[in-house]
Amino acid sequence: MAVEMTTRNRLPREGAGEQLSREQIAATALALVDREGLEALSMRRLAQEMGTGTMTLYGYVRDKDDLLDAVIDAAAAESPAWGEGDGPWRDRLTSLMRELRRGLERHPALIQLRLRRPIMTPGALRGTEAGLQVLVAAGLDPVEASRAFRTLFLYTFGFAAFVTEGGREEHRAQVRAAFAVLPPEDYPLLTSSVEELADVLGGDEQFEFGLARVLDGIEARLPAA
Amino acid sequence: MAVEMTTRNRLPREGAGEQLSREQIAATALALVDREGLEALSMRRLAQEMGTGTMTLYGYVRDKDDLLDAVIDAAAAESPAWGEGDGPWRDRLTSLMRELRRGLERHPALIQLRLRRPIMTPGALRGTEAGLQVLVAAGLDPVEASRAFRTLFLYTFGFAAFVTEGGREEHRAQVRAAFAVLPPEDYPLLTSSVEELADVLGGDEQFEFGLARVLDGIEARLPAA
DNA sequence: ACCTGAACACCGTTCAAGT
DNA sequence: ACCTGAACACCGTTCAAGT
Repeated sequence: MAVEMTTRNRLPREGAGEQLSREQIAATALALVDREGLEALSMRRLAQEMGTGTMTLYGYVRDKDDLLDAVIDAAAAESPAWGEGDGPWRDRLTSLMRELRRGLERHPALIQLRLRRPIMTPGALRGTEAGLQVLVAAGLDPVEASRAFRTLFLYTFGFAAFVTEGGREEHRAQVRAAFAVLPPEDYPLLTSSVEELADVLGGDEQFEFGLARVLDGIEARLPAA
Repeated sequence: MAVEMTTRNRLPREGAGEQLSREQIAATALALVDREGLEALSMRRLAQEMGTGTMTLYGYVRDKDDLLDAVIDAAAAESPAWGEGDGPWRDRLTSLMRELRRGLERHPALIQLRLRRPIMTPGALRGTEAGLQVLVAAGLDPVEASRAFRTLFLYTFGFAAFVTEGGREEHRAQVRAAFAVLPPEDYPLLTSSVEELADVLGGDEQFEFGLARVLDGIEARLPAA
């Protein structure tokens, strides 16, 4: 009985088999961040969420920076098997970039973190290796292939990073408000097609358009087939 | 004498003519952020820096969010006269994007803020208007022009956002360390040319390569000249 | 050994009081 | 009217004590 109580007190609230671990802490933190945003993640709040004392977390995580690294790794581990299958180089890179976009948009709050802490784990680099192989098979040398892949990556990352917050309608309202104060004589194009432009900035269509342009630019560098 | 003391106490430490103002607060905050990074900027620290009480700042700024907006505006106001001159469409867009990159890299700590708070002030939109005009003059309709401009913008922004922290050599060391643990049989390309690849990710050469690819992709959409 | 409360040095912001 | 100290509800992390 005494043993049972001690045991129950030592474990997180969820019950029997659960052990506190770095992975479990990261998973809980990731869920919290998805639910309430990055600014909701604090050591104190997370500990409370897990039913432990704040300082207990420091047994599994060096400091908050280390926690954030663990969260990013946890999110990266969800990615699908990147770059499977074969087919024309262009189709393969298109789906690789769509998968990258989806992976980034699954946890929008993490995008700003990934900018400062690029993930270079083997898992995350599988996509890079796959992309390089496709480009080399298409005829580029390794250095140019990695420059080309980097271009695709930066476009996709930039796209995902700019989309994360606020709904579509809120965004349109912002654009409309900003354009309304522009003097038409100095801004003839922006003021002449406000409604069309407000729609252009995000969305699948913009993503696919830009991706296709970058691929066209890469295609022009391939040796003639 | 009594008056003089009151006056001296009310003014910031620098002396006679200086009035506290939103602009001055933003400028001081920007300097602080440039010097010590975004996380060094707190209301308390900034007030101390300016020689006033913390709460005095709230007379000029609604809250910290509003302060950050003011800082972003201050940084944006430094931008040069965008898109001046004429010449071939490609040259004009190239220098527009180089200027955008320089503007972003002048205050690296602000890039993450700009992702969440896109600047849509008239000043910031001058570059967009100029870019659209160039593309429309080259033969695109306004919607496709803005999609194309957005593509250039996202690539450039993505490039700048990924560069901000850590020196070049530190970055190379990170890449080397990450690649060293990859099993060569699964990562033949990444492991075969580590040194070359470590250099590829950033730098002027990568920026210019990617920019040229995007422009090539846009060029392919122009009506035959 | 493992866990954790108290304490320290910070935050942003409200509120009431100071001049 | 303009400014601001004290207070409140938060932070991350150190340290010493609890089991």
